[in-house]
Amino acid sequence: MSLRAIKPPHETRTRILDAAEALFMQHGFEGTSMRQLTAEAEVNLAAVNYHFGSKDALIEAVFRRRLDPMNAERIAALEQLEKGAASQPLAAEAIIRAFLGASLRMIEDARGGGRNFIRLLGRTYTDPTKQIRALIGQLYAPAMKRYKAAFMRSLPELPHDELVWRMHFMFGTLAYTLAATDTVQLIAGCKPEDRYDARLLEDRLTAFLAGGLLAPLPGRDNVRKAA
Amino acid sequence: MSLRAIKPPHETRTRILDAAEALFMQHGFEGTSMRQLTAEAEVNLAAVNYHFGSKDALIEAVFRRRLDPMNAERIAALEQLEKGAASQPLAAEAIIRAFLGASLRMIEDARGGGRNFIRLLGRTYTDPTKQIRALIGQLYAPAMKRYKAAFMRSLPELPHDELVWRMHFMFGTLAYTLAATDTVQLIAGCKPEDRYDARLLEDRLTAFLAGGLLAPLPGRDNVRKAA
DNA sequence: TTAGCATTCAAACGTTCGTTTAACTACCGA
DNA sequence: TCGGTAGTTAAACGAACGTTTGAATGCTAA
Repeated sequence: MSLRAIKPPHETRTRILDAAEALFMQHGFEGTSMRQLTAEAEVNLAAVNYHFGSKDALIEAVFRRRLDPMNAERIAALEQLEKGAASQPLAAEAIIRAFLGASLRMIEDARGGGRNFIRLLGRTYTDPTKQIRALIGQLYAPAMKRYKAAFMRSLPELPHDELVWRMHFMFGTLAYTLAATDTVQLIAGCKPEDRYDARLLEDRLTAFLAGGLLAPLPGRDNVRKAA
Repeated sequence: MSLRAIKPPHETRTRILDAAEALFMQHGFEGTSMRQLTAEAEVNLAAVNYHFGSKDALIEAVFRRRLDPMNAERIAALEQLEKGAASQPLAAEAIIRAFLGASLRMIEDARGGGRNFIRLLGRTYTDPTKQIRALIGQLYAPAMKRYKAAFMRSLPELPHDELVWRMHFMFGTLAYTLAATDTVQLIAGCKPEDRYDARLLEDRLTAFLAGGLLAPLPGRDNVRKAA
């Protein structure tokens, strides 16, 4: 937590985080025991409590390690986009691509554990534990705010409520797509290797999400906040 | 297991299933202990093992109780739609509405536990346990097959791979939307009561999903990464 | 060398887990 | 009336859980 020595740069900590990432993805939080985890990381059983304090604190650390830089990258991508467009509103599709980029680039990093994390993240959006969802939400909030503002500038004619819902839908599509491991095969025989051609996936996701975001307003007679 | 008296027709079984549905939704499978569960159901601790055999078998029973009739309803809705249209291909939006209907009608059933189940179901699509995902997939398979065929007839120009992916995206959007409890508020201040106006939600979801399903194909004419 | 600190380690802590047992109750057909 | 079946009950089972302990280890600075 303080100034660190230069010698062994948190090797034990890192090994624990890597093992936790993989095992949490595979078996869930409660389904992964400290004994499994420390065995996989090849560290002592007490190491987790020594370095992180508790299992819950470890879970939080697993998310902070990746999510902070990922969302920073997301915001940076949006800012660069806005810089290039002067004060013109951006195309919705470009905003979508900027948002997807950070996740999809990470899913290509199979060796470094990025793919594990992304899948874990996709699952955790709907984790039953309120505490964990709150953490994820808190870590996402700044990026979410910026992107919402960008979409509002890009689509001034789309009612605010509708935008919020459509962002919700978009987020869900992404989360589910990232979390799913073999669900595609459920729908139809589909070569699962496709899923990791990130460029192709990005094109498909972007087309689908842009179609949904720009769809005509719902309802025959334009459902508004009638209530 | 035989003819039942008139008084308590599986009352214990039903109470266990109801309590399990609620607690699994709230705390997850591993996060719910048999002692919590039997206390909530006001039955003896041993009752679950007596009536279902094991906790895992109880989990399976929870899903079978609701999913079998729900998917039967889904298929029936599609068949009625096809009957009304003679041999004409259906409008994609009508197919989407038929698919959504079963889920959204159930989410309005708050008293009967349907809402609990639907949220639980949304979460379980991405459950880490392979066994559970396999069960869900197996229970969904027949309906999925029929709807895929209907979409193929409705959109003959859409390549097969693309359809599979877009159905995957649609399924993800629905699952996430149903599973989420307070995620909408994460994106923006939004009255959470809105979520349970099923008619409004159906209109919004249908518009979004139809927009995505019918979106222009990704690739050459649309891909122009402007750096 | 020695004192101080961060880290690792084997062992044990008390608790809770899912499941099993055997005794007990209520009811129905013979 | 009686025997058998279905269901309920309190108590206990061994195993696994997250966490804590106190001693041992290795390194750095004085």
